[in-house]
Amino acid sequence: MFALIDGNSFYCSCERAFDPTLRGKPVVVLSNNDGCAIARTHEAKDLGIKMGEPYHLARRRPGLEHVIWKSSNYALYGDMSRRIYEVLTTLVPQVEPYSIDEMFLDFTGINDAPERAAYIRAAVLKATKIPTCVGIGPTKTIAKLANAVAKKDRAGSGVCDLRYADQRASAYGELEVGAVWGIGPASAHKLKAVGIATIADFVAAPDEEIRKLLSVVGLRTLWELRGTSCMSLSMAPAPKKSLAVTRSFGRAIEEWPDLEQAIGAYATRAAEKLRRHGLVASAMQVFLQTNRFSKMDRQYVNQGSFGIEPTADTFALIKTATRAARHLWRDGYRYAKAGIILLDLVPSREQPASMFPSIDPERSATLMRTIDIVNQRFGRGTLRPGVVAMRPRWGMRRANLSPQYTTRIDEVMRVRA
DNA sequence: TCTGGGGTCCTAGGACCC
DNA sequence: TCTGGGGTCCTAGGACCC
Repeated sequence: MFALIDGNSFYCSCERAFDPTLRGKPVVVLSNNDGCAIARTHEAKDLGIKMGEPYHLARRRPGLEHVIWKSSNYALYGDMSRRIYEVLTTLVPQVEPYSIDEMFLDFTGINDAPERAAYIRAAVLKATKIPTCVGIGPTKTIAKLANAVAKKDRAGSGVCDLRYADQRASAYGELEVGAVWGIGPASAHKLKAVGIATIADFVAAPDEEIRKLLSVVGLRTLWELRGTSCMSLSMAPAPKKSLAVTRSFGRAIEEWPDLEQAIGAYATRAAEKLRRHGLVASAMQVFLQTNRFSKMDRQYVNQGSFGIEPTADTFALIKTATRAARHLWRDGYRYAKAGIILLDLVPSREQPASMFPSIDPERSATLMRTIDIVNQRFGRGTLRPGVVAMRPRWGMRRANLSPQYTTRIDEVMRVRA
């Protein structure tokens, strides 16, 4: 049995915890650069402010004069999240943080689950001043759904219990399948096309049909909704597999030196993150794009990914990232966003034994032999391990953009090692 | 003028090998 | 002109989440 607890309008509630004058008022927390709304109190929601709504448009809308707009403060939110976690660990045997404001709880063997949930809510509120909602169910997916139901019922108790089939049956009939954790807009659309609109329709559908439509991921969700648990609680967080630093520019960039500077800063930040997590990376991805919201600008988006040496220091990361960005750069566009993603992360203590960390040891041994043979034949230094490790793996890709924004890409680029 | 910044997983298909 | 079959690895791309 699982429970999912999450903070109501979490970022806003954190702001309120430290500034009681914000209570009862419409508060919105903004994304980086104060770009758009990422958290809203229910007073702000009632004024029609939408998730992701651009600040520069919303701030001028009539009727929103009294809204309090806050820049985000992630250090504060992270700290509040930790405090909530600590309270929870004293109340249940197992807590799995899922996101900054959500945690799954082990509710196995608890008969008075709703009462216990109410108690936990009160304890968290008392200790952190953060209001929460709790959903209870036999699987994570059901607990997540129950949580959503609890949240929607603003006048309710803040707890929703979907432990039993009859409780679920009535809820499933009223909820759209898109409300399910794991069923996004694309999947909901596909399901609708075959006449599956509600969760009740979904759980009644044959496994094979869902598998064909939504792959094993959808099938797992289906089973979870029927009450068969396919996802367990894990206490240890999964090791990080990638790490990104991406930003929209405050103002469009049109000159290479400006981008060079930005990329340098991103690479520095990425290197910092890498060190803080005690990781090394053996691949890097760099991307560049124009403002996809602009109807006037010509659109261009491109990315490159390639292997890097895991021993690269900050300076080497900057150099490599800059070189990659230079290859992606095209004059005459107004760039709005860029980023660096580090991939193939491994803990730095376990430095890969081979020079070729993204390749398995046997293959890298073969490569080493190849290098030896070539070098014996053609002279030392003809091939160097670094060169082979840096073998460019450039690929072209149109990032998640609507067709109207995609640019025809007809050139395959190469970075010379 | 100004529209977030992160992450994960799955699958198809090509390259390559035997 | 015909043109194996099976396996693995890698990349691109799509979809999802917060």
